[in-house]
Amino acid sequence: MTSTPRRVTQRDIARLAGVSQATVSLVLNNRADADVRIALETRDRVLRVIAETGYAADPVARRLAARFNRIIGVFTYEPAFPSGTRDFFHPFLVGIEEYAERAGCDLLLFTSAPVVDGRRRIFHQDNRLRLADGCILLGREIDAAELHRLNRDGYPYMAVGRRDDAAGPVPYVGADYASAVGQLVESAVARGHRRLAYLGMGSAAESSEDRRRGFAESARAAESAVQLSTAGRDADAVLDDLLADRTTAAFVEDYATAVALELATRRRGLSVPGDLSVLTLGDPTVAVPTEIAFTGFHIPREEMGRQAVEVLASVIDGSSSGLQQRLLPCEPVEGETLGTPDRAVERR
Amino acid sequence: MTSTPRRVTQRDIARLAGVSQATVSLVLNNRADADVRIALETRDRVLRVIAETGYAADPVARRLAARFNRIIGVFTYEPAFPSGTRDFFHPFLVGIEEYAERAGCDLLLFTSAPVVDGRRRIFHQDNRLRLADGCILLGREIDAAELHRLNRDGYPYMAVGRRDDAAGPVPYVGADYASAVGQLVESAVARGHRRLAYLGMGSAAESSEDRRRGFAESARAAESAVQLSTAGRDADAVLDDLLADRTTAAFVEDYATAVALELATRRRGLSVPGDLSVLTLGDPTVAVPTEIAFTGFHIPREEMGRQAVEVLASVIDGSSSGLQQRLLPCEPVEGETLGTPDRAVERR
DNA sequence: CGACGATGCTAATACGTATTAGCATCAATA
DNA sequence: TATTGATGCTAATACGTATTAGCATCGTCG
Repeated sequence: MTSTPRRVTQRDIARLAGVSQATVSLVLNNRADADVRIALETRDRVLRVIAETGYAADPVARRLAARFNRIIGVFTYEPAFPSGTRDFFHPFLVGIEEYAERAGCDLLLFTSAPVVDGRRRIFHQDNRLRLADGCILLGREIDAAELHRLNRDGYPYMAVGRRDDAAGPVPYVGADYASAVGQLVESAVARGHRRLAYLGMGSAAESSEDRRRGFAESARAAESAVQLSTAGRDADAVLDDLLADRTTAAFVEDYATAVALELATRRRGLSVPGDLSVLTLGDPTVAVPTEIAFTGFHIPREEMGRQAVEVLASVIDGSSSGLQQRLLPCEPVEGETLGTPDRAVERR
Repeated sequence: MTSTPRRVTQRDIARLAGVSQATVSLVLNNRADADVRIALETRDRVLRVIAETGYAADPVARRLAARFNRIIGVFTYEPAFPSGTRDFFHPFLVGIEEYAERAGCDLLLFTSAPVVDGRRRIFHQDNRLRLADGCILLGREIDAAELHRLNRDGYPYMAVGRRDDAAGPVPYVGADYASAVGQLVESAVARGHRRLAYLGMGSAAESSEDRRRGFAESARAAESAVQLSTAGRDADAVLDDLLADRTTAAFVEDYATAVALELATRRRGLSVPGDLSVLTLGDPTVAVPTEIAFTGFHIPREEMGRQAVEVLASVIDGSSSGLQQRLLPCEPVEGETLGTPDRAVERR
């Protein structure tokens, strides 16, 4: 049995250097305030002993005394390292890790959060939130009650993705889906499209709401703007609806649905964008094999992760105050699936 | 400025319930030893107050007092979330996260470790190792000096992948490359192959050494067994060497090299396995596009991650003692690239 | 009725660091 | 010589939990 040898503490250093523990702490923290002075000779002596013993401060004790940690918690509503091909969080985590490294912070993954009703919960018996100085929240939908409690407790956190108020505003770094979708709609209208359709997944998540809103607002310029749910329906049935409605441009929330829709169109002897323009509203979250370069936009996921950590860090160290909410612009992707409606209109 | 409202402590609970802080701690820890007794009524009262206030123990203080944490550190010599397609660590991390979740542990990623000479270092000014109860080490090569220091400090850790002694044995969960390669060699010999070649990357890592050793030992039964380095050479040049040597079966350490070799063979009007059998010694670490089903073996990476956490956890809680070293078997993969040497021998 | 064991709780302390008030010393000044 | 100010350090304490020795009370038994 390896009985852990007690580690070197400031007390040990102090004894060896013939000073008090307080002095060691002061030397270590490079304190040189007006009312704290250490003779150069003493300082050197202490530093020499520290170097000899290989002393390293106990981060736990330090946290207990100083109240912060340089640890950023990361709470994901699903495993951070998924085993399948679907990897929704990955790009966010790339950005999070990158900035954490730059800021000299460690990342604490709250893998211990137990799963209740199919989802992880932040708050539970013996929750470990306080181990971190603050926390990044990742998830398509985040429980409003949990956000509420975070707010109430005054715990520093940042959501990745815009969030509705949860008994108080929620700090976040999100993507501006509404504008991105709006721009897409405008460019379709500019090309002559008048009959538009929004194909949603029927999700109540903010990210879905924002896209719908962006569509609805910008599509007022069009002659017709229907909203359909693709949940549980196959692409052929959806395509039937679109043709019946004489839709010329479809805005598709789910990337895989767009792929399926293009395929169904082609199978029917029609073409994209000849007979139907298909616009995607984000990047694929699962690996979908397709040769098609869809027109749509790119979500700055890595940047969202980076900035979430950046803002959180500044909130923690007090250098920024007040509510932090950021919406980052999405980058337009010029593909080959947005055309003019001429042929489609003609043909019908 | 949101001045963080002081969190609820055991002292607060104690005051509200009219007991001492010690009693609260005892209730929380469900202590019921012979010399510690709490009246049922008192216990209920305390628990009620705890429920009302939503108290949660400060894990930092807990760790300071009780010396452990249910936090597993994860040290990766490269980013845990890589941005490119190469994702060497991912399968390990899947297993690590899975077992950590089952064991109710959180994972601390040591992203703060600074990069020196192109690699992260565990030990540095202000290293945070002690925040975790123990640590998992991931990396193709791990600095022996750092392992040495971990051993010296008596810090509980587990390497993923077999490691040579570093001034003392190193605990690990590894894959049995030597046996896996040995079995491949034997099955090639059983099919009649007599002239074998090992194509290595020229790496000094243990994982490379083990493969080489497995090859060398089992290949003694063959007429010829050469070892070549593919580092910095193109597949055509390597193929020239193989043909010159009348090699009939090539054992290729790096998956991408195997892909390139098969392509070069085909381009030359020869075939795999008709003219040359090509065996792979592990899974691809980068996404390599190929239609070929190579014969080789699968490395149980997820299982290695899982067991590393499992063993580490048992070491930490004292339920297992002594040196822990495990080698897991690799699973043979029956592909289409191992044939008989007849045609190859004939043709030459 | 005194001794004693069982019961239920608390006081005190440890863990290792950071912070602050303040003590001792000495030189410079009045 | 007494006073003041600067200098260099330490004692004491806080942070929030876990643990342990031990105190007070009560019933039982000899």
